[in-house]
Amino acid sequence: MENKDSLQFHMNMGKLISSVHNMITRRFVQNAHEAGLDISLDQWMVLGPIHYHGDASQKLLSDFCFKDKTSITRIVNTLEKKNLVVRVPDQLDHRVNRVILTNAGKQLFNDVLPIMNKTKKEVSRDIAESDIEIFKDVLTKIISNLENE
Amino acid sequence: MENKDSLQFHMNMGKLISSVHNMITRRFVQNAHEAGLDISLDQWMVLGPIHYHGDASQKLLSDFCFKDKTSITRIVNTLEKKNLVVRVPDQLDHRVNRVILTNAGKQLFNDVLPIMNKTKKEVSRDIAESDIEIFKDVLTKIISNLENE
DNA sequence: TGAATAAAGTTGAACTATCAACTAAATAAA
DNA sequence: TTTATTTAGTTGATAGTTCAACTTTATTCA
Repeated sequence: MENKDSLQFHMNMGKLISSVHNMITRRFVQNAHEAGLDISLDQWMVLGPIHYHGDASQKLLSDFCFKDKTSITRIVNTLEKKNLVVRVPDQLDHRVNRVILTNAGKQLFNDVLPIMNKTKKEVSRDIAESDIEIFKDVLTKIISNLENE
Repeated sequence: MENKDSLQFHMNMGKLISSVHNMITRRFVQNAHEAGLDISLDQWMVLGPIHYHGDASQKLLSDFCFKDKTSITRIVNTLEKKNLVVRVPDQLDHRVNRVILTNAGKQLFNDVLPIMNKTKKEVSRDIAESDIEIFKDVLTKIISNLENE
């Protein structure tokens, strides 16, 4: 009798993380969609640091999100197409784009915040706070284990 | 002075998981590539249950991997293009494809196993075994939290 | 039995990830 | 100062994800 529970039992870490990543992404987009908001988790991940810093170079976004610069280019393209951000060439360093939130972007950011919190609650329902802490510590440790060559 | 450590400190769970997922994926592919093997983490995730079961319907792969049936279709397409698996129509239920490993697929599976273990070791370096257990429990709990309606 | 419904897969479109190759601008080195 | 190297960002190609719409085959039930 091979139900999902017994399958999960055999799941290794990579598969668990991959599955959880996909499920959280899906749930976040669902929740946003139900609230009439059109945004992906990746777009949200990029919007955050722009809001936090006021503006942000794509390099900073890349470091902050642990995403490839190519991914950032394309996500910013999408955000720009949706009129949520604009690219402004840096006056001092002409290689750099400063990415800035439009009013629509600021508005969306505030609208999405409660969606984020709702999703967080659903994700961590019935999990001990202390376990969540260990969970996040392990994730942080893995990042430092895999950072760079 | 805003270095990555201070940034990580502020990272929420979704972002942590997303980052870790990308980094593990990248590292696995790197390790495979260095060993002269051409395979993605998703292809590996699908290869596993086929090997385990002898054959597998795409529906089973979808459930097992927590991936959309569309994703499975495309991953199996790729695996078939690489001559690692074949689709055999089920004799009893004509809607079903049974996906089967070729000899090359079996060979690759065995070749990749040590790569998987190497990657696992790198990922969980210097992390207490007990914390890893809690980590996996939390991941499993999140899956059941989100395994909706 | 015959009609409605459900299930397994596929396809197309839009988005994201990664790699490699590229442009343009800034910095280091000679 | 001229050349070499590094850095920020873009483009093209290939793979995977999700949604919605579709085909084909099974199952349900009137």
